[in-house]
Amino acid sequence: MSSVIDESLLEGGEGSRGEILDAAAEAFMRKGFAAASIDDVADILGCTKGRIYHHYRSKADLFFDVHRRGMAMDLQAVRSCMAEERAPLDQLFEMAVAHLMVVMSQIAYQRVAVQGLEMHLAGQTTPEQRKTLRAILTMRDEYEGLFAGEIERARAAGAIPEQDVHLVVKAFMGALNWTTIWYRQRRNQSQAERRRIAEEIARFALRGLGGPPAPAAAPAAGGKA
Amino acid sequence: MSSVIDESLLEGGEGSRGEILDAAAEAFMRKGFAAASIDDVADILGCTKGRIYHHYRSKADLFFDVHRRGMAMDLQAVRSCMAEERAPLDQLFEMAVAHLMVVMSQIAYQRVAVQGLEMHLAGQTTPEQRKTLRAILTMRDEYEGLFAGEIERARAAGAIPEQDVHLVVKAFMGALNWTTIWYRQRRNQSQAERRRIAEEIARFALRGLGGPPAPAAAPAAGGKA
DNA sequence: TGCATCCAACGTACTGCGTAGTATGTTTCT
DNA sequence: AGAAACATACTACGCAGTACGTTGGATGCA
Repeated sequence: MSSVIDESLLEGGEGSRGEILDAAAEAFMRKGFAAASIDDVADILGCTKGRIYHHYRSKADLFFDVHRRGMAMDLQAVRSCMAEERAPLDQLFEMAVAHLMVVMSQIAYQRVAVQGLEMHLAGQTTPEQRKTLRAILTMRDEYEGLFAGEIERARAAGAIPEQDVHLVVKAFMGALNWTTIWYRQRRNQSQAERRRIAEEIARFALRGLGGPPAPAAAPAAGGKA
Repeated sequence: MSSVIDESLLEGGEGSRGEILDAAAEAFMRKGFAAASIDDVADILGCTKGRIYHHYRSKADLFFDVHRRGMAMDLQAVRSCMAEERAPLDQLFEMAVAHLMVVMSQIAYQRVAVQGLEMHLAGQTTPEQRKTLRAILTMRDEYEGLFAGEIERARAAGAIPEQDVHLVVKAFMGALNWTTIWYRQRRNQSQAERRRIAEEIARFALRGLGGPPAPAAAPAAGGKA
């Protein structure tokens, strides 16, 4: 792992940079990269541009850091649930739920990460920024590869029908990631309610692969409705 | 020009406005609404802003028209395949394939339509524009309602398990619409190849609903099990 | 047929504003 | 004293929108 990833990506919203990242994620989520201004971010923080430009050299660099932190959240959550040995389809279910829980609890960062996907920034970036962008997209490819790998394992094990893995992983991720588009966090929405949503979406995605009709719930959770 | 949906929405790229719409869809797809300039659109056409502002009062109005035309494409394709009477799951499969074929053949318009979903444009729109925006979003809700209705029919007929229809329709549309994110049209990509992709994605989405494992051949007619 | 008129469909040239980025104070902590 | 962590004040520029000029084709009329 030639890590571009260091621990600073996982530190919480504490610290000045963490607060800036949170505010930037919020602003970019609301208006998008191009429409959101640095002053918007500063307003959320109740400060001025000076503070932001003291920590980040440009708006693009700030965006990259938000994007990267969003990806780091995904990676950490999914990797941690890949520690245990499970059958591929059970593993995929856990990964999907973990991903969805991150999406719903960190909707701002996750929407920014999706924005980064659609954005080309062609021409309007410096060579150094393009290098950073490539690194982030590689990070995302690796992330999608974690899911693709498990799907491939399931296919090789005969747990799901023969199919174009490169294609269905897109549909799989789509079913999950579309959550960033429609989901709105409600006040007083319990963790349990979020988990119900996550499991329902994850079940949909798992069934989409064509496995056994009734994917069992997690052994620890034990939630047969 | 404050008419709602008329036949002009379905006219092809011919005509001056049609050309402008095509160019605008291209520009908005490449850079997004905020980053794309009217001059970008003009450059694609090889003309100047004058031509565009002669036909559209503002950038937002132009965007709305592209969005609306994208939705009209979807509606026409899906409605036309709803003419025949089919079992709900068969109907859904045809609808999904039709939707995906439109997405792949009109990727620019479809990506703009997705952009419109994420965009709030809060505050920076006139009351009249907000009214137009509401109309378009209503159009999209109705479109999603076509799919939700068929899913509900399938559920009521016992063809798929009991589940939260409002939730799974999001996952369903996500599996389909995510195509706007990852799909790139290849040169020399045959219609048959596109159909193969569409059917593979559609199968995934159909299986996600939890219907019969094999592509619907078994008679699902009859009351609840 | 020839000509004048009118207007749609642009092109040209310009303005005003929002915003990214910078240069330079000012404060607090070590 | 020095530097990190900001705030303040400013500039440069891109872009949406506008005012106005230009052209070509349709129409009316002698």
